[in-house]
Amino acid sequence: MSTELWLAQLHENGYRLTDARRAVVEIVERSARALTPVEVYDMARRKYRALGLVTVYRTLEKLEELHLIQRVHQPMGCQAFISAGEGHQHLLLCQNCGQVAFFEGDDLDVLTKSIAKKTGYQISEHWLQLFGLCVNCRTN
Amino acid sequence: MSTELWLAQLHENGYRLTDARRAVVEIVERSARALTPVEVYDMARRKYRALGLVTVYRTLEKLEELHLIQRVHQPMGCQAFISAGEGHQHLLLCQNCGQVAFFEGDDLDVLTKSIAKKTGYQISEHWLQLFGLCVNCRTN
DNA sequence: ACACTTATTGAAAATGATTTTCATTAACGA
DNA sequence: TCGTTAATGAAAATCATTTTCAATAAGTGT
Repeated sequence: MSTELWLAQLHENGYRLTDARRAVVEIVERSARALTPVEVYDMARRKYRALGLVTVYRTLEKLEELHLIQRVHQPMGCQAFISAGEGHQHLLLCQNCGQVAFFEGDDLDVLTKSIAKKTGYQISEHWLQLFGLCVNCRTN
Repeated sequence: MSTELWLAQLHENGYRLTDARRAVVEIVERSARALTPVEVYDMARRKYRALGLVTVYRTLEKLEELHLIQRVHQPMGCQAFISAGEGHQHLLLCQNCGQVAFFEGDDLDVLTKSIAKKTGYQISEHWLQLFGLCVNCRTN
């Protein structure tokens, strides 16, 4: 569904709509887990065989620029991307299947202010990420 | 000071003490900001010219294994390391000079439990990192 | 102090990820 | 339909990291 929205976003920002981009967008937008460029490449090539890995990199770059996707930092590596939530969201990752859930965590203001006072830093951003097991992986 | 402790830790764990390792440890242990392997290499080579970049990688690997250093994740890249704090600590990074401050943030239990309830996830770990300006950079 | 075992080293090569270059193709506004 | 120019994929270039390997030196036992 929202694949169309992403394509529209690209178009509105002066980018052309190509089969390569359609394939990449479709894969990334629908994925519940973070995907690396190569994973996107492998999956998207099932839709559009002529796709090149370079184009995957370039498309991900543009999607990130438009805040449609975001990079996911993990202990094993930081090259994976996931569809970005709306507004300021944090990630919760399943350590077993990679499934990503979003949550809002603006309760951090209190903590942030306390740290600012203690350290003298002027705090402007925060990163919060939780790890665990999703409902499925927890029961199996 | 604590450079000696790190070297002792290495020794206790069966690793030999070499000039290469001494140089790397000295640089990393004393740094207030996260350093990339190449930065460590450049700086440590002023102490020990024959040092090889490969040895830097290998030494960082061992220091991380002993939890003496930890990898720092940043928007620009995730290949830098900083001396690890004691116990469970979070990082606060100065976006201007890179200076790192540590803080404890175990006030997260409440948030964590609330998210666990909402999402059904069983949460086992969290990452929290703050960004801002340190006292120095704030005033200049 | 000496010799011996074996971890450690640096250089070079190999690998892996990402970016650049470039000639060809195709999107899309006129 | 045409023309401009962004987008493409292949290959080469770059950058970070790991592996291989022969030479060296740490540290244990003498």
